[in-house]
Amino acid sequence: MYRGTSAITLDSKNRITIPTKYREELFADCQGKMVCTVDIQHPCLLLYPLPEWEEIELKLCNLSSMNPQERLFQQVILGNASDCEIDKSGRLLINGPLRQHAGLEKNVMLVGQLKKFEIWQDLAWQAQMHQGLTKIQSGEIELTERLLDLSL
Amino acid sequence: MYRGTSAITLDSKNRITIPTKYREELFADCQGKMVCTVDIQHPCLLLYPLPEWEEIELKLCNLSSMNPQERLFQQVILGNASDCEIDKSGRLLINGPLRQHAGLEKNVMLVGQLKKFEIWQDLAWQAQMHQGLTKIQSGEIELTERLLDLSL
DNA sequence: ATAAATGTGGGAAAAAGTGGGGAAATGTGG
DNA sequence: CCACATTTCCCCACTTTTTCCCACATTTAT
Repeated sequence: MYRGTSAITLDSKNRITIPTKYREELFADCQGKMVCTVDIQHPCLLLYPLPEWEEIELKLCNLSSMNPQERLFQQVILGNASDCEIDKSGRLLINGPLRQHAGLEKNVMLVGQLKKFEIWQDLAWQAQMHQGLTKIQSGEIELTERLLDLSL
Repeated sequence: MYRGTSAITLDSKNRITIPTKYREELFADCQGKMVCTVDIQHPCLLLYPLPEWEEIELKLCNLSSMNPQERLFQQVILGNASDCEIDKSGRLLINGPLRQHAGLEKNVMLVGQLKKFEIWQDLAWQAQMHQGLTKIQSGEIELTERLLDLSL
């Protein structure tokens, strides 16, 4: 399970270094083979270990391409999915369309979210955090049953 | 079970020393492996022994990332979660974003709360205590069934 | 009052992150 | 099918951060 936010840099060759603390677990999960695609709710990317991604692919596969909504999901998510392998120095290449979707420039955040990671431009992530906390504290969030069940 | 408040200091390298009285129990619980994250209601941090944290992670894992509210909780809580290991001198490093959330400077309070700890900036903690007592005494607190069942 | 234990601060070694040269691989056009 | 351009990958060197360790200060106990 991955957690926590790491500030990393996108270098001149469009690579990001995966923090060492994650590498061992990532290697065990997927030998460094990962898939990166766009997020549909936020301007960020989602990065999955390959086995985890394959489960998603299966679900996408069961959508009906005759249903316009379902087809759209397939197009957006699969169309942007890109195989990324962690190289021998622990780095990973992010292609142009993906960088553009998340507005990635130099300072990037890698956010552990259990079985996957999110990749954000730093300012966008900070804004998201700030806004998120404000929303939660102001109570303008509708608490679902599952949320009420959380005891932190 | 942890209880009581300890006044401790955040040193120049952003470490806090865990009071000795807790160390033995902490070592038994988690070999010094802990996870620290933000509290969503107050400007303070929550510090969990790893096994305790993992239970929370399980619950977070069952939230749906397609539901914006539930996803926001995952982002805030997991995104800020940071693995902290107690070092050989019984100290623990608090990273920048966490310090900032709780406004931690030099004088910090470590508050035992059963299975976890809260970490507060000293003045904020005092204010919270003061205000909390006032509220309770003034009766402006709605007593739930569970509270009524408390016999102190 | 002295000794032991705990808390605090900082130097120094080790590890991790960053940047870039150049080789290899891939793709493109003639 | 070959030559050129571009992209990807591997490796090394440099900088920054983290970790480990020791020494001093402060408190507690005998």
